[in-house]
Amino acid sequence: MPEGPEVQSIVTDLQSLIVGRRVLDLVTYEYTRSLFGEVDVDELRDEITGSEIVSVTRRGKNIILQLSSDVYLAIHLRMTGQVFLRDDAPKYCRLTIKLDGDGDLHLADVRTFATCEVYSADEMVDFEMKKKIGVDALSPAFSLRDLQSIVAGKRPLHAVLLDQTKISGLGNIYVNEALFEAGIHPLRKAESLSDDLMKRLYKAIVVTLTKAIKNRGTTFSDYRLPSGEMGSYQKHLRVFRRTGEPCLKCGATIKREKLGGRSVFYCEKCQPLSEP
DNA sequence: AGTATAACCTGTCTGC
DNA sequence: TGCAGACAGGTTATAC
Repeated sequence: MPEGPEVQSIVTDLQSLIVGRRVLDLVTYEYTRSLFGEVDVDELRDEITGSEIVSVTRRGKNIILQLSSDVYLAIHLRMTGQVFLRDDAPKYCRLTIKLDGDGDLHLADVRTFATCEVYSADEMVDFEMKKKIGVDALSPAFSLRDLQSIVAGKRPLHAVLLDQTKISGLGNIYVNEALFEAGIHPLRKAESLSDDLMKRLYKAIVVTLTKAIKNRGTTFSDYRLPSGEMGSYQKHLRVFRRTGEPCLKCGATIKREKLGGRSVFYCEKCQPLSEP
């Protein structure tokens, strides 16, 4: 489900909703596979009960909860993970962190791919290195030079831009949208980009992600803000999941292809494979 | 190095 | 109504 803009929107809301609040308890639910992998949940409960939530941040597509007891929780929502702040446990609830004050923090996930890892401050120092998280496309510091350094090789741009070890924050929606915005074919080889197209791609990525964050993400089915509200960027999508519909720039028919198991969407008129 | 496929799971939608 | 198959916002392992 969530790409960078969705994770960022959740994090921004959590910052005002839960920072400074105290952990009263941690509740897990019966599932075949644990959200926590090898982590001893009882030990974790003992460690964090009574501690305070110090900060909520984003690293790549991970949500990082910093607790005053030298515990950091790194939550990755994968496809269908959801975070809610409310009184009652949502459907498919997998973890509840009970807090003082109004509403508890819940993590729900139909497909059970989401993960929650536990780190100490020392271990968090090289989190990006350990998880191989590439340059953050959502950061204000993300530059044209950053993009130039990662857009190389013979792979298609679609694959390179989705590769979180090179550039983090984009997912399938925003890769397709940014390439449409830039007028570049998703299957075009990364190394074939001219300086001019590189600049166009850079601007398209920044503009697309900025608008997506302003709209608080894209809700197709599962993605929700902690309040339960939906994002609104789905109203602004121009190619993603528009197969067979007319291109909003030229009227040609939007095509879909498969690349490495993922769908790519494009207009073959507006997004030529090579320069005219 | 690059590619493709399956795997992890459950739900929803489409077409016969 | 039923049932099979495709598809899903992510990531990882494995095999050509």
